[in-house]
Amino acid sequence: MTNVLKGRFRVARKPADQSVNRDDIILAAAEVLRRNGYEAATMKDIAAAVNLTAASLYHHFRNKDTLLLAVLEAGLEAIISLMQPITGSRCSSADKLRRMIRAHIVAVTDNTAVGAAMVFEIRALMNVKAPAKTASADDRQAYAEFRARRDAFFARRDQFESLFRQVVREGIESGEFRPVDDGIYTRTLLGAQNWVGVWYRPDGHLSGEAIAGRMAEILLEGIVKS
Amino acid sequence: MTNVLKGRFRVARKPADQSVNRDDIILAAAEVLRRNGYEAATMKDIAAAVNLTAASLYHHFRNKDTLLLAVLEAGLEAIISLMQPITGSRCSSADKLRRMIRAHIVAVTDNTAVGAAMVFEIRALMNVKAPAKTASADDRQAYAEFRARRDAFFARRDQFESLFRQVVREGIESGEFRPVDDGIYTRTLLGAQNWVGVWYRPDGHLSGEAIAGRMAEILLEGIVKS
DNA sequence: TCATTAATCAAATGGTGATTAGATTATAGA
DNA sequence: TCTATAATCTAATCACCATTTGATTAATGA
Repeated sequence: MTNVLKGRFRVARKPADQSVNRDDIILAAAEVLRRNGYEAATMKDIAAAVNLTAASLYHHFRNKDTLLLAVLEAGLEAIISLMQPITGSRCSSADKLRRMIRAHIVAVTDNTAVGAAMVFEIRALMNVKAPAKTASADDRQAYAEFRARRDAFFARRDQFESLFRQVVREGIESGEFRPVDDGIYTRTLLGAQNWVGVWYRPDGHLSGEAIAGRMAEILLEGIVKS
Repeated sequence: MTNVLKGRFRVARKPADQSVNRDDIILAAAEVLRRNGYEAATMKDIAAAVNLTAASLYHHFRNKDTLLLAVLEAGLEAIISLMQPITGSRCSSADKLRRMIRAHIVAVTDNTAVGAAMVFEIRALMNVKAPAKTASADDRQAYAEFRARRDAFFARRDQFESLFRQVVREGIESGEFRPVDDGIYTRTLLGAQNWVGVWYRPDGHLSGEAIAGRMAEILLEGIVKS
């Protein structure tokens, strides 16, 4: 019920005459990104979503690239924080995996904007280009910092994926799971789960919870010994 | 072994002093799209990939949107044509489904560019905006045609997805498959299969065939009665 | 109340990129 | 060889957009 992706931010719309903060912008940006994609989304679009002008965004983020990175970082950390209590728990691999799958899917359906960004905007993040050699020292410094943060983001994303892989391996080693290719199985999971963000509609006939339950069951059948 | 997506086009690079054709451009455009995404890909980039200037592309395609549509249409038709012999065959639902899954995955790994476009550029296709009211009658006519073709594309894509869904339903009705939610199961398949285009690397340690085989096995376990 | 800093805005700036206009060259038939 | 058409090019055009500059306003601590 509680939306974890959103949960990290102030949920209530603040009075129009108050200033917005970083997190408001991140959330609004995710929404604009989902609709238009990073390249097509303009700073003006994003600003308008929080009743600001484009120029004002630069008070909160150095540039468009950094804003994108902030959106992705927030989304990733939110999801990882959901996984940790599960991977740390003391239950069967099948139970762990089931709970992880469900948590991921529910997170995606609860905040489709951030979920979609994590799928569709990674490429834009990778393609951010270095400033021209003629750029100011300031800009080059900023780019160096950006790159460091981006690298950290990718490392973190790999960690996230290996949380799933770890559980799969454990289950195979303990004999609880069939001896499938753990890399392939993990990517099967992630693909199916990420894809939910593409087709899920909040007004559809199945809730995020319902989808999560059914999909987890199907995916588990693919690996649990019967 | 034969690459079906590419198979529709002339494979061999033509001598540099010959003129390019529509299909050469479509294939090159898919590659540029995979790297940069539609919005970031410039007509100049695409033209350069076939040794032309941007202006020359307009001899072959009315505009950038139409080129995008052409890429997606070609990819979709290629994949659908792979499915038809399978769905029409007389074998068990499990065999049909296995062959369809494998065919789809191999098609994606054989031409990752087109496969990725089918996943990542649909949004760009949806977001193509109408010409201004001040636009020429010619432009408005062109837009009307574009919309019709685009609608047809989406209908065709839905047909493609229902090929899978149909087989799943058949198998459930015949009792060959467990009675899972066919909508969820189908989307689980498609998500996992599409996702292969995101992580597959031709120089990785598993061939497209190998991936297809393993993933099909895992996905079938999720539904076949044991 | 005053000074400082945080947030915001309006109005440039500088580039880029899709598209068009107006040639030019190549080729295929007559 | 001559002509029409296809394919290509160079050089505009015209918008749009990220980012900067230089104010202006609001809130906070002294």
